Amino acid sequence: MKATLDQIVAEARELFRERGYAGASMQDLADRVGLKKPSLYTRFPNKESLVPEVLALTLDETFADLHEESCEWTVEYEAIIRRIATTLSDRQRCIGLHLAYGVSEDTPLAATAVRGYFAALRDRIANVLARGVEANRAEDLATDALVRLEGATLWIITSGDVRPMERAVSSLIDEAKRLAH
Amino acid sequence: MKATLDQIVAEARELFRERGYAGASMQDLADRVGLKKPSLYTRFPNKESLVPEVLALTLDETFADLHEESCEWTVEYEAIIRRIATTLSDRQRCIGLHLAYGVSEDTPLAATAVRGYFAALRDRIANVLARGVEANRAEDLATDALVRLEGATLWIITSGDVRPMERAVSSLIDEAKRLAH
DNA sequence: GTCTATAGAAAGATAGAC
DNA sequence: GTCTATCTTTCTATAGAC
Repeated sequence: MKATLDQIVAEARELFRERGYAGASMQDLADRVGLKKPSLYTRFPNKESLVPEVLALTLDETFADLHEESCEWTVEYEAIIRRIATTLSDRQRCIGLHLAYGVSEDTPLAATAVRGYFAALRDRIANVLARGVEANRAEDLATDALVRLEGATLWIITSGDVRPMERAVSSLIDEAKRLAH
Repeated sequence: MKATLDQIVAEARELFRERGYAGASMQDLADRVGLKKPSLYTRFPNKESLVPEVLALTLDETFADLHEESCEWTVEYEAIIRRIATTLSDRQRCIGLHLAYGVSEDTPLAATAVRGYFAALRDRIANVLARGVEANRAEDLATDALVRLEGATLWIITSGDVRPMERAVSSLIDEAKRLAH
């Protein structure tokens, strides 16, 4: 199988997304990537160290091919909101939210990574909004947009219903267009 | 100590809220209520059976002293939205959301209980809204309100910032008042 | 009803052979 | 670099004394 680091991290992400931090085991991960448990520990010192890697990979993928400053800001805003919403709907649940709820003082490096993950998402959205509104307001609007999308995953999990996510996306985009006028 | 059933369930809720389903242990719970582990198993057949009890208690508390049909629907709507938001802000995180993310096919009774919990919350909000808008729309609006409040807990967890929750509450109440006119 | 004691499985992590 | 084997702890859950 010859699993690469990125493949292991991607599998770890799946595992964390499905079972959460506490519910995911190194044995499960080893099985999924076709390695024995001790071989995992040659690449990662412990389970907690997987969390920053998982979130960094996810950030990279989320921002891939999203060109900044290349068009009107409302178009770019719509693109990033839809990118996040589509990813959440496809995967059913948010790895970041699951980890945010799952890590604690016992896992400080993981907790720091989660904070950084959401701050990065917010900042990226805020940067787009700042082209149309004042900076402080852009940050608040970005935060509110993000938590709305995240909240909508709750309904996907509990009932499989993606319409709250779709309504959140529509509402956010409409609000942005209203701000632009 | 002589722990009552309700006290045990309340402690279990704290534990689930802090550590999630997988991260909470029966040993921890036993320690918190001053019993030995086998004594817990005389009251609850297994860990999963705690979940429906925890959510039922939480529903009861959420709806306590919220009188229905006693005033204008916008006032009642504001009361229930604020009740939910205040509870979430005080407790920092949502037990229901944590459990929604934490239970799976391995714990079908718990998963069913979580679905029922959020359906009950939505229905209660929808009932209020139905006094002002058409029934289908009331259900959608109730769902959207609920997921917005739940999503705002993410920012409380990751940064301790309750302002996204406060903005969500203001926005929801403003929207309701606009609908009432 | 609550306890001591323990079973049996699984967790995170490491030693050391190859 | 990957493995077998193992350590230590912790988990859910139960048997059985009092």
